[in-house]
Amino acid sequence: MSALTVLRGYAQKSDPNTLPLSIRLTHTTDTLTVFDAYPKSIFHFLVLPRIVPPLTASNLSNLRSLLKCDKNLARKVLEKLNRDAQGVRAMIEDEMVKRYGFKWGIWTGFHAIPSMEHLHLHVLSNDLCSPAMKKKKHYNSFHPSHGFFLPLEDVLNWFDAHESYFSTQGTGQERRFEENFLITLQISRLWPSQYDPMLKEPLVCWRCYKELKNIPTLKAHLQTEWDDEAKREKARVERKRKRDDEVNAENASGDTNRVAKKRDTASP
DNA sequence: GTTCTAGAAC
DNA sequence: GTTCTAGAAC
Repeated sequence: MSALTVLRGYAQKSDPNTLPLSIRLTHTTDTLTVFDAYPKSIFHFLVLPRIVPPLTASNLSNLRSLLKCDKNLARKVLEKLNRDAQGVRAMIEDEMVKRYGFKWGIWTGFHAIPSMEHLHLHVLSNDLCSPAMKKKKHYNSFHPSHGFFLPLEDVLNWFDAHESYFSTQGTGQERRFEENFLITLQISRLWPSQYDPMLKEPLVCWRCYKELKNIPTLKAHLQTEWDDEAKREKARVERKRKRDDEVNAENASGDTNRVAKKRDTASP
């Protein structure tokens, strides 16, 4: 199987349990979550819709092909991906705490122009620190302000028709048109010419907007950004632990004192 | 999607 | 001379 169609092969499996655990994280009746083979962050998974009737491989080829399906069918697929991505994020957060002692951001979204066949939802931690992050287009494809990365939440919002003259006053036909308007608009925009230039943007840190000259300096910068966050967050966790310890100690040993104090203040 | 590598950039 | 990128090939 070619590297470009490997995901479709996974999504076609009638029994995902036959996939090794080096590839598969979890699955449900609707989705299958795999480890990204070339993770661009410390945590990076792909949530795939499984190919089960009435869905076909060509419906699920990419976001464009899915949006061309029946609107409600497409929305259901995205909502199932959303539901199962929540579970994946919870697993990532558990692992963050276990391995690193703190939690940090997780992004959930699609590439506007994917390079592999079969719709895949990226769920990745926002450190962007990984040996597989090697090229400008890798970085820019996840940059939250370039627009190439489409957060799932935004895509789901495309389904909510906006208020307008037509949706409130129009005929039935006009209303149906209006309901599909945003989706149709997005399908028309999901072409490479719209998105390819975003991958060629200069290398700008998504946190502090500093521009970096090349990939090696960007990677070093991202590493210090994440190291700084780790330091801050671990200190925060430690402060909270101390506060909790103090409260616990007070509750365990100081109850009588507090009761006594309370009595003191209550009755003059 | 990655690997390989020529030639640009330093 | 070495580092880095970008395009062809897979």
